Amino acid sequence: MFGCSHHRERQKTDDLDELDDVEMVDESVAAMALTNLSCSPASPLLATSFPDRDLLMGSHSYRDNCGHLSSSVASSGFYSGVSEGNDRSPPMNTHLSESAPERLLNFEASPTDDCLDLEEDVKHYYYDDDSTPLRKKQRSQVHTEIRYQCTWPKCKTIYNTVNDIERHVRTAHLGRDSDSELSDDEEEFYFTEVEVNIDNVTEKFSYMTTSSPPSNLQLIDPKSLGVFDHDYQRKEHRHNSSSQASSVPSPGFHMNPGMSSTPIPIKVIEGNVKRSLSWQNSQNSSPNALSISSPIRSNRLSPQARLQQHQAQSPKSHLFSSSPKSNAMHRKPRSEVRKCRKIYGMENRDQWCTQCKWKKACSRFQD
DNA sequence: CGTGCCGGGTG
DNA sequence: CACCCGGCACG
Ligand SMILES: [Zn+2]
Repeated sequence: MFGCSHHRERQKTDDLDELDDVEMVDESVAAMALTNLSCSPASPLLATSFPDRDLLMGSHSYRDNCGHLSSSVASSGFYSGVSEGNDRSPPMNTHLSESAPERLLNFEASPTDDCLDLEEDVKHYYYDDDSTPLRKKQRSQVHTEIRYQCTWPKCKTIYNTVNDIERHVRTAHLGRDSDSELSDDEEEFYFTEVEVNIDNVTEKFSYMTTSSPPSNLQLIDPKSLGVFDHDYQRKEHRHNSSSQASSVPSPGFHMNPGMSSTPIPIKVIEGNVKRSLSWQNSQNSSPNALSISSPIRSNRLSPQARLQQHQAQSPKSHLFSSSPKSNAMHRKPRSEVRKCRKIYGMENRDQWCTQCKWKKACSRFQD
């Protein structure tokens, strides 16, 4: 509150460059302190520590995609007061980690979160063919795997590992022949991660129906070519012209000299199976269309912002068995883009965009 | 354990 | 408003 207004000499260090000593000290001290206290049994641990079996307790996100929320949950008989706990959730409910046959059925009865029909299918299939669903159930969980898909205009190949995809991009598109991993991260801009869920069940009993793998497309689409760099470009521009333009290594967007026709260096997201955000979309069906739906002022709301805000909507395909309210507290996708901080590093903090300096959403590298 | 950013402070 | 930072999600 008052007093201790030390560490201030930061920012605006235009006059100098190397006298970071003071700040340095500060930081290191702080860091130390942190390390010392590091093991605070506070709370967040719980969240992260769940093993893998039960996704544990409920606590939805604030709003349900379906429109109704807690009420339905409550009615299912399990918790009654939950929904308001947007954050953590009642520690009770150690259910189902131990398994209990009929439990399952109960769960199914409550629609709760998403209004997906997919679920239905699955579950039908489930006890339809299985007389002892439970057992199976237990070991089968939503098992999402990550694949890497090339986002180069025409090519949409999918690989299993980063290495593969990177090599692919490097050789096939960037025109390099370096066989090993010796390059900047440029490749990163030409592929995207897709998350596919594979439940053991499907794997095991592959008879299902078309077990069509995630080889989906419709990635790149239109807009990418039309409107992309938008303000990154212009920001950078003015950055360059206005300031020293000295040695800022630049984010690494330049292309290989060999290629004249630069494709789109952006990371397109959502292979369609990607993350799970799909909150009520009432308007985002059009590519780059006018998205004038901001209830408040705020001319342009970054995707991030909303992600962060509504970040929670449950994915469509989570395991039926793992409790209806297995939820997942605010899930935040976290853009895959490297921001000022990462790029320039702590030591060049003065090169960060202002927002980054203030620990706000980066304005230079929007995602 | 680092990174990104919200929320909430202060001048 | 600019500026900073605690704290927390996420990977
Ligand atoms: Zn930034």
